[in-house]
Amino acid sequence: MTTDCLNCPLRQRPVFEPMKGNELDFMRKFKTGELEINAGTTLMLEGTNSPQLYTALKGMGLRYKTLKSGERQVINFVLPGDFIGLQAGVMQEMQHSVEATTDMKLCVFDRKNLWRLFRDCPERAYDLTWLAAVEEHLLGENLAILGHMNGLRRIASAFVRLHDRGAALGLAHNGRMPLPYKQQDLADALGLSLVHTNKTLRHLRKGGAVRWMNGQLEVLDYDLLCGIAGLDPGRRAILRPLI
Amino acid sequence: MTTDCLNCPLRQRPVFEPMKGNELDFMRKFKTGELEINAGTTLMLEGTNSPQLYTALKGMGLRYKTLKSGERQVINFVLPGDFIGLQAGVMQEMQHSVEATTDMKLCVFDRKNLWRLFRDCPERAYDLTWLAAVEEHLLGENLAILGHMNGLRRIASAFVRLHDRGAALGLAHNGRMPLPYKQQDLADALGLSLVHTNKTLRHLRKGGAVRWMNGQLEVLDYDLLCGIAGLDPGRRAILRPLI
DNA sequence: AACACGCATTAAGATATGACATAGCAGAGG
DNA sequence: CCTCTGCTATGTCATATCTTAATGCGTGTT
Repeated sequence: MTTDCLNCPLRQRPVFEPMKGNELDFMRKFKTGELEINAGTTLMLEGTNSPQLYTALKGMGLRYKTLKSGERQVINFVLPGDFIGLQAGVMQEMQHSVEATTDMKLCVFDRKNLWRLFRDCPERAYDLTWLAAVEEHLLGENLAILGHMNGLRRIASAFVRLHDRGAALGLAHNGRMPLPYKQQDLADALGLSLVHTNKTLRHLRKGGAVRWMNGQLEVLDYDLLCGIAGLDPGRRAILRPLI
Repeated sequence: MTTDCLNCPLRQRPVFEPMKGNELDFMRKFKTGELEINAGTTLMLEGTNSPQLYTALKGMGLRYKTLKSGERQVINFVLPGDFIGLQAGVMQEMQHSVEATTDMKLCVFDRKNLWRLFRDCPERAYDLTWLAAVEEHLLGENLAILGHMNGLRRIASAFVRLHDRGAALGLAHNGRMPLPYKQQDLADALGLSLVHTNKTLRHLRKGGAVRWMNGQLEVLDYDLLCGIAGLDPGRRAILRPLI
């Protein structure tokens, strides 16, 4: 049986804004089911228009663009709570692909009903826009990272930010969290070559800041890592809506 | 006197979606005035929360983030038709600053009324989300450019995309359009040093692809430029909403 | 066992880019 | 006319990063 939004375990997390009664009612109708997919499945394909929209409940994935040269730019990492398919919903088609890197469980919505969301539940429409604005913010940060940081700092900040996201979701304990990606994924996200990524990872490991092996991230020295990344260790996760 | 939305000269442009009667009525109430600012004015400041939202009508500007190191990442170039302040509207505060590089004229909206837009005019709310999704798409493209292209290709693609935007707005004639930015602005947008940008511009000029001097962009050989940028010359501007 | 395969790792040479130094050039202002 | 300032232009040199290639190490398959 699928989970009732009422008891959604994800929504209990303090990072997510509480939902008002009418919003909850709407979501229970809006949600059409759940989807479980295997690691490696392509959930959305760049240039196509999915009839479904999703919210990730469990597992992790990747958003990426494939360039003409065949190279890949990873746009972002998909963690539980992320909404998938906004572009397919409002624009004609997805501008990037989404792929599961672990088995995933997703909440399924029907694209056809998206307009109903705007018409009947402006609170949820507002939240959707909110999510889009946050995504824009995150991409802006990524841009600044690619534009101005060297490999070491890029990787350090990626780890800090992933760790913070994981911690907010309750995935991290004592600086350890699952991070089921390949070095190539990280390289493609940060615009580095695989080789250079590998060397820099070793450097960080030797320096005692962070270790990432077998899909496990271990932040050994958070402050040191933030120092390398040039980030303020005191940042706090923003309260955000869950759709 | 301020322009009535009814006669908005910008909206006549074929890039912008036509507006339904009720939307137009709403916009006429939503618009609270017009603002004229001088070149160099900072319209929005990162970390603050503007009580106003804007749509650029005339002139050009820049969105940028200032990094802790004092460096600057230009997120995007602001052209007429761009909506400014979505983050201030839905999130607590702006995540980037916006500055005018020429004198600008802007349509002014009141942030307080944004919720009314969602409640009373779902069509407009939908369009707002649409804009956010497009912005996300553009940033994704920028990310791919920074991540995978060398200086030459970065600059070439920036010019192609700016030219296309300008052409859609009727700013470009025979490959010429005003582009009132400094080399430093372009460098900060593309994550290149000023010097390298300068050298690469010369290279492009010598190669006969494009010339950019005195705030004027001249695309001499569009196909060549697209070739360098690795872009398909046949791309078409997407029809988009104007807010 | 033997092998192929995906992934992490390491090495060595090539190159794109940044840092620094310096000069020219135009406009603003006295 | 001179000076100051901001922008553009150019050369040299150092280095971060890429490319290519080769190796090892587990896992699953035949």
